[in-house]
Amino acid sequence: MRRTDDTTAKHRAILETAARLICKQGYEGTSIQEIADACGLTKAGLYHHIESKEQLLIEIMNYGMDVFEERVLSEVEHIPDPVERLKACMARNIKLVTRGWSKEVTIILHEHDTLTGKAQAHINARKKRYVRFLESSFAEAVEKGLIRPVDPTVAAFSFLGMVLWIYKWFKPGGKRTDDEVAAGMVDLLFTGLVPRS
Amino acid sequence: MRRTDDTTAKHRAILETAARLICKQGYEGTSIQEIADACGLTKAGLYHHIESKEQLLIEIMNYGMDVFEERVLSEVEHIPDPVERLKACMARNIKLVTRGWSKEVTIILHEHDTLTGKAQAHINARKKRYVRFLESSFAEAVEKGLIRPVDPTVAAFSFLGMVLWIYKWFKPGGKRTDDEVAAGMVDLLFTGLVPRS
Amino acid sequence: MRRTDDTTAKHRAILETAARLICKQGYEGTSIQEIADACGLTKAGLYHHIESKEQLLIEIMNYGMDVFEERVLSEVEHIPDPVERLKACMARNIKLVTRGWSKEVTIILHEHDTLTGKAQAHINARKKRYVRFLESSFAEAVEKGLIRPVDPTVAAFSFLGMVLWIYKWFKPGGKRTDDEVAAGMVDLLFTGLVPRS
Amino acid sequence: MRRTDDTTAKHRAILETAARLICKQGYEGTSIQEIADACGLTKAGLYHHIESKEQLLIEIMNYGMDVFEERVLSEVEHIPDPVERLKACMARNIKLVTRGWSKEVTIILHEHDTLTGKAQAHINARKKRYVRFLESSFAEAVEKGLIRPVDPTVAAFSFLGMVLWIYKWFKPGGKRTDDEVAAGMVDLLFTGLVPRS
DNA sequence: TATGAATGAGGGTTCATTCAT
DNA sequence: TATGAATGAACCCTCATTCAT
Repeated sequence: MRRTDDTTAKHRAILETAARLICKQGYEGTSIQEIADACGLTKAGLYHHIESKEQLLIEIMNYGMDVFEERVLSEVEHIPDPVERLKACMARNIKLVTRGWSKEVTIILHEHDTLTGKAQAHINARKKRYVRFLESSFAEAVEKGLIRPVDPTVAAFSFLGMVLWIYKWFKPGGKRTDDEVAAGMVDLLFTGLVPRS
Repeated sequence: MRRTDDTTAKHRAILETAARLICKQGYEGTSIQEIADACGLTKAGLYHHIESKEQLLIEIMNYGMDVFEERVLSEVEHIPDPVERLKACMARNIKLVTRGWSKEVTIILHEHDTLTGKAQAHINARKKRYVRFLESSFAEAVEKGLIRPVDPTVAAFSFLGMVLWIYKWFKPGGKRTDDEVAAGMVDLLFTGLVPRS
Repeated sequence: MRRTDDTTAKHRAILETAARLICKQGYEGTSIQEIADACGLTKAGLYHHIESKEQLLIEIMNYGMDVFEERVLSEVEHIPDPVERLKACMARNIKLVTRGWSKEVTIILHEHDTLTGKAQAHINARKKRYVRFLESSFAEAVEKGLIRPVDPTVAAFSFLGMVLWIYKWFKPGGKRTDDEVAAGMVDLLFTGLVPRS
Repeated sequence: MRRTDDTTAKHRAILETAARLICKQGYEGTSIQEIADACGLTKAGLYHHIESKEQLLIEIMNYGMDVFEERVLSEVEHIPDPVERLKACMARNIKLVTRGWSKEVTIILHEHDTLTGKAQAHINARKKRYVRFLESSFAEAVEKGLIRPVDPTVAAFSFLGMVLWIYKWFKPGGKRTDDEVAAGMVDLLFTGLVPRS
């Protein structure tokens, strides 16, 4: 399992193939055999690339968090205005979910309790960072008087619920584009928060 | 498996025990052995009361929908003012999630794709009824000029995401009571919807 | 399990119901549950009438032998002419098989090796009596010069094979009546045996 | 489960081991555990070589039909004289049964109703080919005036009953050789069929 | 007689994993 | 790297049987 450029490419291909299956069928509902088949390998062959099924899930989740942080968090966390920061964050996060860029993100959400011990703690810490970011952005917006005084925690989890639930109902190519959904949700949550004149 | 009053009691006890385990570990992650143990039965003894593992899940989900419809839907659907109706619905639904009254409701959400075929179609139809109820209530509120014009579908799924996501983060006995969460979310979503003077 | 007239009637009804199922599905392929259902009893209720599944099979087989001996053997064994005796025996035996009078006879043939130990020995002894009867009848016919000299054992088993195999292919109500089959087989076997003038 | 020369050898060994057990105990009476033990494998190891217990039976039966067609049918079907053809066929078929060359053939007979659906239909079609072959040979012999006029169907099934029943009573190494049995049966059936001068 | 409930043993099958080649 | 073969443990489920009521 040394990582040359070449093995890395193969490794990533395996992660993505596995992610696709686990996303569709769940972790417990997806067998190593199926993953191997989908990768065009034998079971034993697959084990040259992964350490164990659990480790595979860990890597998928970490990879999902990497993608999320790269495509969402790092793009918005330096926006000075906290309200603009949160709006941009919501729009970007919604697109991450809708565009299927990252089956991995869905897995992180759905297999929330599958991992245990240190691995779970590590993923949870990364998730918690996002929650803290949202909470502190809401708090900052309240402090600066940019939005009405609301409980930042309730606001953060409302934000997350709205955004993450999308994977359960949104079908690409349907009546609404994801841009419309994003605009609609931003409007729904933030218009109400702006203090009345 | 005829149902006398007595077997119904035992049957319901099994449903609830199984629901508790499946809620914690997932359907695929919970074995019949574990369920039997938790019921104080042997595997074979458990099979005296259930038809199959899949049928057990079906019954749990239907039971969960029964509870939901009894405790939430039927209590609010006759409120004439659509905004009051939606607010009451949100508050009641949040409490259903937070009070652990119904592990079954959580299972319905989490095991969304576990069932297949007719059983899945039946549960999905019951879930869809709720979505339609929310959508038409939002639409009615828009028509009557009680809220700003918003996409009823986006509003309905935002509502659902906020409410249902709670089971992932809310811990009873924490800093916030569920009443506070309910009030906070109602404020968050609906204050913003009321048209500005 | 005392036998009053009444229990005897019920007992026989159970034997026949069980025989029908075992005949169709085999002994190992028929569960006590199925037998109980077909009898309109619960499993536990059935056990008031039978001792065990194995004992049930023993009784079925013995009952089958009783019927066979009553309807075939005892009707022909006193015919003085050995050739007439064998011909009559063949015709009667064929009708026992074709008329479905006795699923039990079929079971005796098919479940030849299912029983073990003393029970098997007992049934085998009763079967052997029939073989001996056929062998000695053939031998007697040879001795008296009524048929060509043939090996009585080969003749007896040829007789049995022809007759018993019928249950695998004969369909009542088909092109041929069982009388025609009987006449045809008697002709086939015995015409050839009569010595040439 | 690709078949190299090597896996074929192992596969065939498994077929034969399984056939031996199923022949002795019946299909339902033989467990996968027993078969695995007899093969020197664990249950899971056995499943590396077979698809399912039912598929194993199907393969055994088809293998049995292959052997039968190779050793009996294909050797005699081109004999021009229909009587010689039938006599040769009987002798060869008897030896197939007596020499234990093929437990599989016995299984085909005994487990007549075990399979269902397409698999049963396929085996039955192969069996029916043999019956048709016998019937048409008898009919041809009648037409050519080589034997007395008899019902070809009754003759064919008499032939089969005599021959196939042998597996229930013949013990190799007993008083009679299988050659003697074969000669005796051919004489029994065909001498009588030759028309009297 | 009859029953609902229960059980230990075993059914066929799949699992993630290992290892000699 | 890759594979076929193998495994122990576990899977869901059914079996014949028993027993308090």
